[in-house]
Amino acid sequence: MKPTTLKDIAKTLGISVTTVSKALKDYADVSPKTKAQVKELAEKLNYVPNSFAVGLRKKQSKTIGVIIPTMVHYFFSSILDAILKEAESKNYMVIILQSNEDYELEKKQVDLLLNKGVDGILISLSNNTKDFKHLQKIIDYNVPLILFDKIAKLIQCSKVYIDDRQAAYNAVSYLIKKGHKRISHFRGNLNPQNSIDRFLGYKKALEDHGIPFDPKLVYICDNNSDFSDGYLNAKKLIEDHGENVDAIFTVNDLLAIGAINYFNEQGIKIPDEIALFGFSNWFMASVITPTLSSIDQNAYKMGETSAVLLFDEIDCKLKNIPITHKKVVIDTELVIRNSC
Amino acid sequence: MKPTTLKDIAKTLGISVTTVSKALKDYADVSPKTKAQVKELAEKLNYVPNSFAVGLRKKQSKTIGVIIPTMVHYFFSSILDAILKEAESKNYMVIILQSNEDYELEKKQVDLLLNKGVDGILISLSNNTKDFKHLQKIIDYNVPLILFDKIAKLIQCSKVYIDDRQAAYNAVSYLIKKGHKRISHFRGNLNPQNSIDRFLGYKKALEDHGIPFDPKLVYICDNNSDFSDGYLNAKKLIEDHGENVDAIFTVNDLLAIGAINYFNEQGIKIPDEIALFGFSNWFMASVITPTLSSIDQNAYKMGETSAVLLFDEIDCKLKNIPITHKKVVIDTELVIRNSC
DNA sequence: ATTTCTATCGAAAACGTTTTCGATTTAACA
DNA sequence: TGTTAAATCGAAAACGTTTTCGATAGAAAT
Repeated sequence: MKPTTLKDIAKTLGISVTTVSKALKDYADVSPKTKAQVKELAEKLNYVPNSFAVGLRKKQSKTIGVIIPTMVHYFFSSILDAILKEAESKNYMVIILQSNEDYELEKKQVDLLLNKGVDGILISLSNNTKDFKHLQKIIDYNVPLILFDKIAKLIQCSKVYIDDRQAAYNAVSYLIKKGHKRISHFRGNLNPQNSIDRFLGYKKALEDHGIPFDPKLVYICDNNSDFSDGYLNAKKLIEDHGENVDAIFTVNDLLAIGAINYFNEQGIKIPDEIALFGFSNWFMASVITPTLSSIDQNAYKMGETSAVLLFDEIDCKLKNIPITHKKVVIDTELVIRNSC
Repeated sequence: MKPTTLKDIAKTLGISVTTVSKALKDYADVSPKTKAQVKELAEKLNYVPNSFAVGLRKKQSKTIGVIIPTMVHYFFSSILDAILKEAESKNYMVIILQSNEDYELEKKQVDLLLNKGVDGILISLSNNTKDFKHLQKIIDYNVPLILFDKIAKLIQCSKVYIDDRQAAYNAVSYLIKKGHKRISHFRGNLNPQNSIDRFLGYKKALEDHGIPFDPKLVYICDNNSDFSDGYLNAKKLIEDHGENVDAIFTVNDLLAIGAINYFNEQGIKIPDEIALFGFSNWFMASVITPTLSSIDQNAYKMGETSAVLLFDEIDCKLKNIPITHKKVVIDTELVIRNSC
């Protein structure tokens, strides 16, 4: 069973391929009668244009590409959800690639997408990406590019991200206003910018409220995607400081949940003896006991905004309107629950 | 900046497009010298074949399509993770579509993928899909199709799934062996087959161990993707039966977690007063207090197996080897934790 | 010297669509 | 009646690749 082509329709109707093509596109130089005939037959034969031929001819694929570090993550899957829905509404398809935090792979995937002729590309950079030639290549090929979440400041393209520093500042300020004075921070690796910014926000909040910054209260969680890291550092925190600490701000929810597990196990009361504030507002934060205060990153909105921006640029390119790159900061929100 | 084409290479080398194409593919009728020249220049100009042209000519896209109900789900994102990795290793790209449990959308998406010329399709059916003409269409078009997780028994294609009934049977049997006799079941909607099978496994386990089945202990959770449904039904369960119930087997982890929240709140001891067994082994099951026993569905393996099967069939089709459809049952595993 | 074989190349068609541009017919106008 | 305008169509080229099938030249065999 072969798909119907324009030629098939043309042959049965005894007219040219040209006319069939134009009839389906409502060109003015096709008579209403012919148009009706063509459309009826096309409908009956279930005609759909061959996308390879269209792509070859028009140099557009009605497809966009997305590269993310990993998909098994509440944050990223929510972003993808939004992107897919937005694409669906514009009749675009989406090719998704995982860079796996591997720069070489990310580079290769950019080539694949470019070669595939996608109409636009969305990327959240891998943590190990320090070189941006592959991004420049996208721009040189004149393919619209949007960076989101993990962005590269030096690259000339639209970007969508949150203000990690401000969000962290808000969370820690909230803890301070609640009366906490010895606030620990479980931070992530030293290299990703998000991790650094959240730390800086933490520090700034302390300073602005006249609380001395104590480096001994900062714990580095290299393996911050493992909740046992939160558990172990909570243990260490209590061993190191005992009652001389009354809150923790963690770089993500998982570490906070690990810590909660330790405190629950030890009978340390949350939030009375120690309060907790997470980051990301994973689904989990609302079902753990006690429920965890966290910062909602508005992943869905980030995905949606990125997609809208991309389709705008694709539109501009088609209409030959010059593209102006935008920087959109997505609002974050403090979600206060029982952990503080 | 335009991508290099065969014509570009041919022109600078003063030879024909044909020879260039053949040189790059190591045809026997091109001299070693010419081959070397062509390859060198191709490398230098960063030549990559135009995928539209290749697709048009060879009628294959090196792309597969995946349709799932939703992406924001630990189970499905793990499956996708596996599929993407498998595809990566075979140099295939993946187009992902969410049916959103909408049959009409699923049907439309099948058309889109077919039209797009994908080399194969993987589908986990929407709960509302009762008609399978769109699947038959895929088969009629001679495009390899694999169904996974939510399958249609009547369609002639390969399938990958778990034995829900057996898994439920095992979980409930475990509870019985632990001495529980009044075991409640929080089941899902009446229509998805998974939900029915888990219920049947529950019932069979009771029967096989001489425990009378009491329909009053079965609670239907229509909205089983909302954990408050677990909370509310746990409340109702205690109101209805008080101490005359000592365990719950839930159709998924979320309901169990909702119930755990209620019991924790009421000071009802888990597992002493009531034991719990979930289904799916979400990440959450390992971080909740108490940790939740559950059934691991081996999502990654399911995705991997499905992809491998699909690529096998694509291979067979290319080599004109007749395709034999397979049914693979993925092993599930009881993960025993502190909730029982 | 003629034939046969091998090695190397390229012309051309094909995949299905879009779009430009010219051709033809018909209607409208002077 | 002759001229112009409008309406309707189709030929052909182009997108970039793959593959079939000859063509040519020289080497080897007879």
